[in-house]
Amino acid sequence: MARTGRPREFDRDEALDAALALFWAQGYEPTSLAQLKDCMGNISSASFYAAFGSKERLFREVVERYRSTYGLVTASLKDDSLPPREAIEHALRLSAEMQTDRRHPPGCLMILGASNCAPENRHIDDILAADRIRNRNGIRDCIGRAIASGELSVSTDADALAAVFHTFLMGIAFEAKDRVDPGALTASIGSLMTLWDMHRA
Amino acid sequence: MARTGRPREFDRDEALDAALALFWAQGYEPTSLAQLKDCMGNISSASFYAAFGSKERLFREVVERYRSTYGLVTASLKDDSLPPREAIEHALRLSAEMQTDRRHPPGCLMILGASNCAPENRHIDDILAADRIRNRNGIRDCIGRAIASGELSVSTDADALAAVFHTFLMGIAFEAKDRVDPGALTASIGSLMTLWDMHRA
DNA sequence: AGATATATGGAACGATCAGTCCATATATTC
DNA sequence: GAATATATGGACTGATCGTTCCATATATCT
Repeated sequence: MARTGRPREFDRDEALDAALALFWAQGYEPTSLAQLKDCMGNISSASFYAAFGSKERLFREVVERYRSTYGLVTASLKDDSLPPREAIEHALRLSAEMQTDRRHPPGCLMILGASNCAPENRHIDDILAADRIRNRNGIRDCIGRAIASGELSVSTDADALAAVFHTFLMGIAFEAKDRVDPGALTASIGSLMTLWDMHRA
Repeated sequence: MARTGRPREFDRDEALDAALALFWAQGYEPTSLAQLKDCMGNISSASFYAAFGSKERLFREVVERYRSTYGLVTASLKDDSLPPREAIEHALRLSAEMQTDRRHPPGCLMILGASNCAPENRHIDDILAADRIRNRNGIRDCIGRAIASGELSVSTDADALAAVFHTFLMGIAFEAKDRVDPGALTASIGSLMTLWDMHRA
């Protein structure tokens, strides 16, 4: 059942993907509507606002799309059926791999998407911060499960160990943006994970 | 021997410090000249340009000042007289402490100062990137020295281990910006450093 | 065919961007 | 006191910001 009215002349999904790439590469604030309209297929202001509402609403939609695609690299952190160590290592490895993939902008939209903000746009980063907290809690839960199951020693400082992994995860975004050698990054994950083994019961 | 001409009515050093704080809190691009002039003591456009040249030149000066003050927290990485392990741990601890200090903006100007950039300002981040590379090389050198001296096993993957510490160091900036509990961050450094001990010869 | 609904190109909005200009003020030097 | 040098307030520049508006085009529904 097709909608009434003149049909849209551009592909909304493709336009959203193009906007995603641009926001990813530049961040929220430095990305202008002129750039967006241009990369979304030279659409007009009227078309843009009819389809996406505003720059902020487009960004929210972009974040939603990122979360349900690229952002899934950390999904293992919330998967209780996975052994906790594997869940964390998997999230780190997939993150490093995804964020250094040359087929799209480097780094992580959730971390770098609004890292520079004027005061009036601070709420934009809050959208992303919620996701960062989810990852932090995910890591924390993995460690908690491992301690509860007896895999890790009860004397393990769960908060400190979680902070190690999460801080490292955050750092990956910047290393990727700085175009660090992906091989060294991957190798460093293997090294970091031995820290887990040191805390075994 | 005082200079000729009408004397400046504001303190150039204080103004520079105010600009440093603003750039630190918001990053290069979102920080407007109106905000800068305002926080530097309500100086006029003419005064601003007479004293600092341009937004970009002010930023370069701000970076220089940051490097010679707050940025010294990683100076131990280039100090050959320090035991390598101490040099790295010291840099991490001082960084975490400095970046979570509530008396100034959170995080690190060198990492977050121009993390969101339109294409025409990409060169601004290059100013900061040079410093990040220096830190990376500093960590790398510390590990190299430790292997050469026999402290660390010759089988140590120096690049991988350096990447662990540097990625973590980068991550500290985001954790600080996200106002993570400084105690957990500090504790995580202690945990991370045991990774060094695992590679001992 | 006529009513209705949506999309389009393009002009225009006020606000803000970084930066320039100039007449005037205030200091030192001769 | 005259010449010189620097700083100041404030108006002003053209460009760009995100956004709105409108006449027109193109579809479906009755």
